[in-house]
Formats: sequence, structure tokens, C-alpha cells
Amino acid sequence: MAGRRSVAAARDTRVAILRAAADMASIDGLDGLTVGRLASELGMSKAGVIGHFGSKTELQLATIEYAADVFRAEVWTPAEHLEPGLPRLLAICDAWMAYAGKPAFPGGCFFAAASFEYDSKTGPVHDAIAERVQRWHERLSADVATAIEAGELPTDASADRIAHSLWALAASVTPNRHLHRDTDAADHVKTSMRILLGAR
Amino acid sequence: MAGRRSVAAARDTRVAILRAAADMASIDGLDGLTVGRLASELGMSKAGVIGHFGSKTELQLATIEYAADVFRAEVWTPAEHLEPGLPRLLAICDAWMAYAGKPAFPGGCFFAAASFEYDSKTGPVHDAIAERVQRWHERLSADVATAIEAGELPTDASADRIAHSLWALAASVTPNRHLHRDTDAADHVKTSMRILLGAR
DNA sequence: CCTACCGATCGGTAGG
DNA sequence: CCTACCGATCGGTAGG
Repeated sequence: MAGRRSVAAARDTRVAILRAAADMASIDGLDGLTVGRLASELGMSKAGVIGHFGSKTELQLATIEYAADVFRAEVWTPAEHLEPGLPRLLAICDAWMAYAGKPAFPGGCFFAAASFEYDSKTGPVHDAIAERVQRWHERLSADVATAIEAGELPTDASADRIAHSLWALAASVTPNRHLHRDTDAADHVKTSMRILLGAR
Repeated sequence: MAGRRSVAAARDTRVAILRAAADMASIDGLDGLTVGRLASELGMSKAGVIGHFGSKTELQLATIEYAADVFRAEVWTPAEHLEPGLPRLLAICDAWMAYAGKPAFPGGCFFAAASFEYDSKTGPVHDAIAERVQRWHERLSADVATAIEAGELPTDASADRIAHSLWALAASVTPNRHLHRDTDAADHVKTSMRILLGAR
């Protein structure tokens, strides 16, 4: 039955598009994502796909939000309730590496790939990625700072530096696995994270 | 004067194309690279550009080799003559971060971007990147192993794990600078590298 | 959410 | 290394 459908059905379709878009973008990049391939994979017309978002840029932005929701649910939510500082930081790293070891998207961590794809570009997609990544960095950095104040880390450590390094290690899991042939990438990264956190 | 030119002139043109291709790929990705934009930027025709390589894939592979030559000259050559083990490793990290802090390409480290772009793809471009990255990993890992044997690092450390972590930290410099707004990214990474190497 | 279409650009080729 | 072209695909729109 072609033609307009109910609001609920439209929302389901929208989510299905976003799921497929995130899968495709995780492999081919947010720029490699095309409306035509997305439509044919979903058995829809291009107009049907683009109609939910208005433009490819809006589709990219919605895909970023979708991936951020997945990341939050998998990495932040399980650790959120724990004590701020080193305990929560270690729980975040565990959840993060569990997620990276068994990623929700076929191309691995969405934000790692998107960060490297858009770091040197300009425009709304770059801005959206930067905002999400910065927000996550601030969360990490805050717990690192709490740990430093609590004496759980060296007092001369830089919270920003440690947060950046944790992000760098986490982002490397997919390339490590696919390029360096390291099947235990997530476990190796977890070990290095703990060394940086001085908690072996 | 249009038309065929000498062998030497053709080689110069080829290098100019590769330089522009590496610049473009460092920002837009090896896939975002297009023959048409490259041609217009160089004031050439598309046929003139593609004629040097035969196909876009061959152009991509040649660009990878070009970028590898630059990386080797900037990072490996200055440290090559030093004593294998921790001394050479520290010199490599210094040269690497000097390079990352003042990169040869406008989009930052070419291989970091290419690694994340192609880690989940298949085909000759992926294979070429994987081979270059693995080769570099083996070089790093060999010096880490030498350092472990010499007692300069903990005997229970994993050479592969440390080499992977150094690579992860190095790769993060450009996204750290452009996305996390960290202007001292290279210095921060150098500090974390030294912590991982137990040599603060 | 579909069909049918638009101009622009893609990688690549023929022929000189 | 150029002009002139090829079919395919791009993002997007009109109209239903």
C-alpha cells in the first residue's frame, strides 16, 4: 500500500532509516552515505527517504543524534549511577570497551569514525560532531578531575590530557582490530587505559 | 603549450598531482578525493590527471605511497640511526609529535585519517593502508620488545599492546586539536606516550 | 511514500 | 596533456 501512512508508522520508518544510515555511515563515512543506496537497501524511493529529513545534511545530523543516543545508552547509562571520580571512570571504561568490542554498528564506533572524517572539514555536520565529542570529553574530564582531587590520581596530572588519552585509546579499537590485526584490541586498550589511570 | 612534454616534465607533473591529492585526501578523505576537483585545482583537464595513473584507484594507491614517503622522511629517518630500544622509541615519539604538531598536510596526519576511513572497507586501497600501518606497527613493536628485554620496561608488558597504544595516541592529535579544541594536543600526547613507556 | 524528472558531477574513454 | 564525449549516480523537486 503506497501513499501516506499514520504518524506512528512514519516514525517507525524514520527510525529504520536512521538505523540503516548509521550502519552505512559507520563503514562508508557520513559523507559516503548516499540517499540512493539507502533507499534501495530499504526498498524505498529516494524521495521517500529524503522526505523524512528534508535534505542530506539534515539526514546526517539526525543520524549523529541517533548514534549519540545509542552510545549514551550503552556506555554512559550503565555507569551513571556510580560514585563520581575513579570508580565511575573505571566503570565507563569497562562499558566503553565492552561496547567497542561488540559494536552496535558494522563499521565499529560511529563517533570515532565520524571524528576522524570531519575533524578538518567545516559546516554543520562538523559542528554537530564536535559538540557531541566535546560534551563527552567534559564528562570524562570532570570525573578525572574529581579523582585527582580525591587523591586517586597524581596531583600534577592534567584532567584534560587524561580524558583526551582515554578517548584516543577508545577510538583506536576498530582500526586496531581491522588494520593491525589485533583481535584483542578492546582488552589491550582497557589495559592501557588503566595504566593511564594509575590503577592497574 | 599543450600536448606531450618531456619525461622529466611529466614526472614533475606527477609529483605535483600527488602533492595536491594528498592535501585533498587529508581533508576530504581518499574517497572524497575526485579527479575533477583535482584537475581544476591544478589547472589541468581530468584526462591529464587520470592519464598519469590509469584509474582513480591507482591514483589513491600512488597517493598512499607518496604520503608514506613523507612520513618516513619526517618521523623514521631522524630516529633511525639511534640505539634500538627505548632511546630510539623516545626519539621516534618526539619526531612523530613534532610532525603531528606541524603537519605536512592541511588535514593533519594522512595515515590516521586514512586508517579510520578504510578500516571497515575492503579492496586494494584498504589493503595498501593496512600494509603500511602494519609495517609501522612492527617497527614500533620491535623497539618496544627490545626495551622490555633490556629491562627498560616492565617484563610483563606486551610489546604489541604498547605499540598499538602509541599509535592510538599519535593518531588522536588532529581530532583532539580540531574537535576537542586542544591546541597543545601534540604535547599532551607526548606526555601520555611517556607514561605508557614508563619514562616520565 | 510513489513516479518522473532536473542539472551537476562522477570516473573513464576516444582520438588527437 | 587537450577537447569532447559516455553512462551512471549524485542530491533534490514537482506533483500526486
